[in-house]
Amino acid sequence: MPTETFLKLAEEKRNAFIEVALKEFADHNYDTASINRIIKELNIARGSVYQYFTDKLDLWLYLKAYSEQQKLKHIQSLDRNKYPDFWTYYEDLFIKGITFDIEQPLCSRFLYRIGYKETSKEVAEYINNWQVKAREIFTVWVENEKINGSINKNVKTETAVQFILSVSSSIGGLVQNKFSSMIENNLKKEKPLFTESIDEYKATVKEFIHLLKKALL
Amino acid sequence: MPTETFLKLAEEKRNAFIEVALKEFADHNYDTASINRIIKELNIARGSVYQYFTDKLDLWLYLKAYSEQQKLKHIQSLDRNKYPDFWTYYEDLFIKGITFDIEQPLCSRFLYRIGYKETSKEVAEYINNWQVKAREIFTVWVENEKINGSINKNVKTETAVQFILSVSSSIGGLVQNKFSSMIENNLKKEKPLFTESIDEYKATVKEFIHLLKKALL
DNA sequence: AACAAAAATGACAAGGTTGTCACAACTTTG
DNA sequence: CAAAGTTGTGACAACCTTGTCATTTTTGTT
Repeated sequence: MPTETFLKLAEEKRNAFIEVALKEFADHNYDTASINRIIKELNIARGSVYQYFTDKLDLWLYLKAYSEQQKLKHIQSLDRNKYPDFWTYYEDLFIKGITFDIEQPLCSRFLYRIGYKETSKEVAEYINNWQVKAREIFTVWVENEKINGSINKNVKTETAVQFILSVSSSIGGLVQNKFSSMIENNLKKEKPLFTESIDEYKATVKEFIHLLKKALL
Repeated sequence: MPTETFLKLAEEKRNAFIEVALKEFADHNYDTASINRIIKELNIARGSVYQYFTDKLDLWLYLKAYSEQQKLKHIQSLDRNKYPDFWTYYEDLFIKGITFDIEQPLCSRFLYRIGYKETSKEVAEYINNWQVKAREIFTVWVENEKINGSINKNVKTETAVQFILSVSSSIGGLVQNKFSSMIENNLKKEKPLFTESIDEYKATVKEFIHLLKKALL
C-alpha cells in the first residue's frame, strides 16, 4: 500500500511517477527492475521512493493493482448477457484487449509480463493467485457454456480450460510481438494508428476463435 | 565455446559442473543466475569457472547447446515417415517429451525456461533464433500436412502454426506445473515413477491433440 | 512573519554481482 | 629428478543493488 504522501502528491507528479515505474517493470522482471533507473529518469532522490512505498515489493504490488484496475475499467463495459453466445463475447473481449494495448501500452505490457514471463520467487505467490483466479473464472464459464451448448460436453472441463488459456496466452503474445512495436512507433511519431493493422489483428483474433470453436464444440 | 581445459576435465568433475550449472540456470533467469552459487555448491574457486568459460554468456551458450543436443538425441529416434499421419507423430513427440523430462529434468526445465520465460536482453538474440527456427519447422510441417490432408487448406498456415505453437507451449507448461514436482519428489525418494501419473499425462496429451485435430482439420 | 508539519534529499551501510590476475599446486614431459 | 606446462586458487577491483536516516527544503497554518 502506498503512503498518504504518495496519494496526496500533485497529480502531475504522481502520474509521472507511475508511468516511469510502470515502464521499468514492463521492461524488466521484478528482480532486475531497478529503482535507481526510475529515480534517474524522474530526477528525484532515492529517499522519495521509500517515502511513497515501504519497499520494492510494495511498489510492485501497487503497480499491479493499478494496472489490473485500468484493465478492468476497460473491460467491464462488456456484458456477457448481451451476447448470443460465449464466442462472440470472447471475441469482443480480445478486441477490447487490443484497444487497451493501444491506449495503455505500459499497463498492458506489465500485465503480460506478470502473466507469462515473471519467475521471481519474491512475487511468485501473488502471481499464482492471479493464475488460479483466471482458471477459476474460465472453469465457471466453460461449465456454463457446456449447458448452453457452446462447448461440447464430452470435452473435459479441465482440458477445455487449459486449451482456452493457452490460446488466450497466444493471442496476448501475438499482440506483444507483432503489434506493440508498431504501436510504440506510431505513438512516438504521433501518427494515428493504421486502421488496417487493427483490422488485421481483429481478423487474426476471429480466426483463432473460429479454431477454438471448432475444437471445443 | 568452452576452453580445452574444460573439455579435458575428468568426466566426473565435468559432469558435476554441468549438472550444478544447469540447475542454477534452470532455477533462475540469465540475469539472476549466480556464478557464486555455482562455485559454492561445487566447492571450487571462482577462477576455475573463468578458466573453463570466457564469461557467463559463454557458459550459458554451452549449457543451451548441451541441452538441445540431449533433447535432440532423445527425439531423433522418431521418424515422421513411419507414422500414418502428422497427429500420431505429434503425439509420440510429446510422449517422448515426458520421458525426456523424467530422465533429464534439469535440461528439460532449462530449455522450458529459455523457450517461454527468459527475457534477459543479453541472451535475447539467441532465443529469438530458436523461436524463429521452431516456427520455420512448423511452417514446413503444416504446409506438408495440408497436402497430405491432415490439416485443412482453408486455415491460414500462419494461424495454424501459431495455434500449434501455443498448444505445444501449453503442454510443456502442463508438465512443468503438474508433473515436475512429482518427478522431483520421486527422484529424491528413489522410488520408481508412478506409471498411472505418466498414463494420466499421456491421456492429457491425447486429449489436447484430439482438440488440435478437430480445430485444424 | 514565525512556527510547525510535511516532503525531499543524497551520502551511507551492507550486501550482492562479474571478471581479473598473480601466485600456488599439481602433472606431464624431457 | 628436474624443468616446463597445466590447472586451481581466492583476494581484489569495479560496479551494481536495496533500504536507512539525519539533514535540508518546502509547504501550510496560526
